[in-house]
Amino acid sequence: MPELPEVEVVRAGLAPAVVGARIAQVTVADERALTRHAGDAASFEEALRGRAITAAARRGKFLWLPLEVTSNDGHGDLGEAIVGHLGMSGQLLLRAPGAATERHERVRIDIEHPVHGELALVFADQRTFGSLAIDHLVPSPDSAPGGWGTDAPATPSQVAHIARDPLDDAFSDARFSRTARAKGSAVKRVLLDQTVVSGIGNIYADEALWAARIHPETPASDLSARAVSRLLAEVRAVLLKALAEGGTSFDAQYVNVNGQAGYFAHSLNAYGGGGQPCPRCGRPIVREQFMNRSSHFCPHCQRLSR
DNA sequence: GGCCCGCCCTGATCGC
DNA sequence: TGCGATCAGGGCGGGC
Repeated sequence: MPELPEVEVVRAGLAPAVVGARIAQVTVADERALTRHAGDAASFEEALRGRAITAAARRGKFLWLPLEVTSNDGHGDLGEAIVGHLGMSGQLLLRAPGAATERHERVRIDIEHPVHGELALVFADQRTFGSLAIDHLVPSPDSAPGGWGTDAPATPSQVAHIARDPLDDAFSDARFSRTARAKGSAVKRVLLDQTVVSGIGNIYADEALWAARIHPETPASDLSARAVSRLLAEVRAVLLKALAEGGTSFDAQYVNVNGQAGYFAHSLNAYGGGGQPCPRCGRPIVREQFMNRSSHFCPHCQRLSR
């Protein structure tokens, strides 16, 4: 499942091929990929034709490709961007021009790069939770760059409510600690709340909580400032390690822009390990239902205090 | 406004 | 062999 490390691998892979490229042709094969787009498929295709891509940016699990500002896009100096979310199974692939249709292909964007020549940027998505849209950019309230891969202090309007992620230079540990500890809900729920901290999904939430020895159901308000700080350090550690290993792939659902899987699945300590021995204490990892998902944790190392 | 539930969707896998 | 049930889960609308 694409969480921050997987999305960053995609962004970094895309950047050299798309920044500076001009869009030649757009083909929407399945309109369900445009659920976040305000117009129809024809308007999406038409609005992008001829536009140049100026960056490949990311905040949390959202990606966006800012477009060269034109005098007539109606959005002032900030302009517009193609904003994408991979959902559960979305892939952005770079292919040779005219390459065969991908399985679950939803949108194809043919681009022309001044150095790399013609390329096809293909959005494929099995479970159709992912989407692409054209959105206008809005200023970042804190005036810092909107995310990784851009210097502009702006994000697409659809991303404005998303918190900064823990790898972002402008992320405030103190603010996160204050916000989290003001919440009475379970700490895992807070980690998954993209308006509090972004980029963390079910896998890395379980991994960071295991590493910090915190039970996922612990009310966030019960955590000391020191515990929150330890948790944040483990969140960063697990995200950076996964990033270094190219992300987590269980099956063909997550791949980089060349269609290759990541290696981090081999490094998981808790996630998916229901019944397996805890790598720290040897007692069995437990899997429980949580928020209509699964939580994996070690009941011995991660105690729920009463 | 905070918090939580349930829905969206498809394909792999499992059990009968 | 075939078929139905189950599971994966991020984001958001809506209800309390």
